[in-house]
Amino acid sequence: MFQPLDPLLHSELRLAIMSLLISADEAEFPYIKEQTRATAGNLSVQLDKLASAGYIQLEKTFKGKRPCTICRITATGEQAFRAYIEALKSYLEVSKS
Amino acid sequence: MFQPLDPLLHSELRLAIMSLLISADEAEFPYIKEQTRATAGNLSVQLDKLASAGYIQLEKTFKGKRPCTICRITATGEQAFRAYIEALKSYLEVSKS
DNA sequence: ATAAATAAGTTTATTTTATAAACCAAATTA
DNA sequence: TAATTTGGTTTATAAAATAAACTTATTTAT
Repeated sequence: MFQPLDPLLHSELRLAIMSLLISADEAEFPYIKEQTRATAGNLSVQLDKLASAGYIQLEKTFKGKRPCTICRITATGEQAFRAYIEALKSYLEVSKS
Repeated sequence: MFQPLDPLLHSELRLAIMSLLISADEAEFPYIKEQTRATAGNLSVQLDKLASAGYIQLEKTFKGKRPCTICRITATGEQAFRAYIEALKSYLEVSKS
C-alpha cells in the first residue's frame, strides 16, 4: 500500500538541497543557503547529514582566501532521490471516484 | 523557487491518513491502523492533530456495544492536501540537462 | 592603524515532533 | 471468573529540526 519514505529525504530542507543538487552539477554553500532561505547553521547540519549518508559529497576548498564549500550529489544520492519520488507516489495517487 | 510544505501534511503517517481519506468517503480507526501499519497510540495522536487543524472530522460512535471512531476528510483538508501536492512539485521537477 | 562589519561556516542549545509504551474501559472467550 | 481481545487515550521518550551563539578570517570605514 504505502511505501516507506526515506526519513533522510522526507525533510523540507534536505529535500530542497537534493532537488537543487540533482539539477546542478555542483553548488556552493552560499548559493544553496540563498535558494533555500535556510540559516547557515541549519544548512550546515543538514548538509552534514546528507554527506554522512553518502547522498552528497562536500569539498572544502578556498575561493581566493575565503573558505568555500562545494556540494555535489552522488550516484547513491541520485538513486535515493528517485526512489523517494516513487515512494511518494503511493501517497499521492488520488483515485477519487 | 521552493514552496513551503505544510508541516501538518509533511509527515509520513499523517500523509497516509489523508491519502486514505481522500479516496474513501469515510474510514474507521482500525481500518486506518491496519492500512498504515501504525500503532494505535501514534494513530490516535496524529488523527487528533489533523482534526484540530480541521483537516478531518472524527465521529465517535458505537458499533454494537464497542466504540467506533469514524474519520472523514473535510473540504479544508482536501484543499490542503491538493495544495501540498502542488507545493511538493516544486521540489520534484527534476530538469536534469 | 585599528575598530567595526561582513563572509563562511561550525557547534551547541532549544524547541518541536514523532513514536511507542503504558494505561483504561468494556466486551468476549476459555 | 479469569484471561484475552478490542478500541482506543494519555503520557513518556527518543529523535529531529531549527536557530542562536560562536569562531576565524577578511574587508571596509575612520
